[in-house]
Amino acid sequence: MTRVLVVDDEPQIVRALAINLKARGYDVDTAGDGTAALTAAADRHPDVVLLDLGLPDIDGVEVIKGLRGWTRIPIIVLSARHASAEKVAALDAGADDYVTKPFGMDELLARLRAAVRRAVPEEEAPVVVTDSFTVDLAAKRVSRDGADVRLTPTEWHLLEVLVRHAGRLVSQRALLQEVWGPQYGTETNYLRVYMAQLRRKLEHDPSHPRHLLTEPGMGYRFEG
Amino acid sequence: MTRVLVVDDEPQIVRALAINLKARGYDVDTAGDGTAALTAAADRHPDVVLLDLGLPDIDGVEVIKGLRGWTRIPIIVLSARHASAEKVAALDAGADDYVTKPFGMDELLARLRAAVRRAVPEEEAPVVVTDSFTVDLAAKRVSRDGADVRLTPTEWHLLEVLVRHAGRLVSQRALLQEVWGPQYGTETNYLRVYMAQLRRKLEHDPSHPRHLLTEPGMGYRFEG
DNA sequence: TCTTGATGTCAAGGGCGCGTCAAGAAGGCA
DNA sequence: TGCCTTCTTGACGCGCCCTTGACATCAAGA
Repeated sequence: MTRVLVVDDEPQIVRALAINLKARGYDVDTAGDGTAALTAAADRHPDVVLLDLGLPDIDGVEVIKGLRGWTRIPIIVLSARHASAEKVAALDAGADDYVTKPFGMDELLARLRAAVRRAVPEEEAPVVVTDSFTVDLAAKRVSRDGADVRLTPTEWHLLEVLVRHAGRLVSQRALLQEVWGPQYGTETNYLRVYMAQLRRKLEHDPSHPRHLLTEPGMGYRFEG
Repeated sequence: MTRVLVVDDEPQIVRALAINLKARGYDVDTAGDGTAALTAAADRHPDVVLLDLGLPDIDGVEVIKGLRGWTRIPIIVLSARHASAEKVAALDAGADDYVTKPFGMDELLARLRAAVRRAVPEEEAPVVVTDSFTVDLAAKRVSRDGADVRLTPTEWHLLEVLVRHAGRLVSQRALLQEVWGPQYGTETNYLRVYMAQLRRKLEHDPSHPRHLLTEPGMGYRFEG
């Protein structure tokens, strides 16, 4: 799913954008100022950023430069300023597109699709290796002893969340909400069933897991 | 030097753009209608296209589709039409940006720089070979046991997307949006029908595919 | 040793996603 | 206009995946 980071200091605009984007199947993160935007971008690795230029703390162009210091993800600027100089500055700082407010939602969504479409797929280190299995996050495939292991969608989703937080503890609540949806949070029996299945498919000794670890009372942890 | 193809049916606009671009060190080709634009693009291999939508012979969106059939060079649409639907149609057809007339030259140049900057260096399309069929992405042809296989446009498009992501899983949503358009995403029955047709035409044993694989609940994968 | 709460294991059913087939609709071409 | 190809849509059955409940196991504390 495409992840969008919406940056604007006006909550109602953020809310309106978030609702529209989620309705179209996008995954939405939000930030209310430049600092939060830079943190969220580093944290959540969005696929595209919608950036308002008029932020309370940092100038929007500086946010663009900050992002461009380490990533080439598409940045679409939203701004009430029509001045040519503003547009040139933002585009030359590294923005991909510049949309002036007020804008039509249809047009914005089309520009968003265009930006995502031409984006170079981010190739981070998507392959995680342990001594008993290998997880390729980009290709969505898991292999063990050279042979591919078939995972069901839920099994894969759960494994993916754990691997993306490799080494860190992920609470049961966080796992449930990420994999099953925000309205879940207490159905820990799901986790028990699926963790057992993952261990059976991936661990050499499923009853003494070395990579898919339980932290009793807290959650689970993937150890590389 | 960056080569720009300017397409517009009004000579004075072409001239004004050409002068400005040449003054900035761009190499400029021009075309006055859609046919000439397609020919010039194939002939001269520009690095970016400035395309007016209101051409006398072919609809601008058709020109975009024609170009996108074989190249991903940036296309910036220039148009007097402000209607949202026009913009959406052009962007979804494959345009990278949409600038409404009248536009500021500074802004256009900035958008031009942005488009060129993020352009992916053109890589030639390779030939993908499996033990039962061969896909030539550049020539848009598929052969099996030495003989060409006829694919319908949709079949080809679907196969192309899968082959370009060889080895990686492509989600049903991504496939639908890429082949049928961004407003699709849930019509998985299309995928079932067309995957079955591709398998029937390309796989030795269509009911046990070895290259066009289903990942239940997640998507499809082409395996070389 | 017993109790308690949390985790691991197993099996069964119901639902739904997928493959398959075929007919109707739409579009291109003579 | 009429034919042919291609795309869309519906129906159906099979198999698999998710869910759920029951029970076993384990660790910690009294």
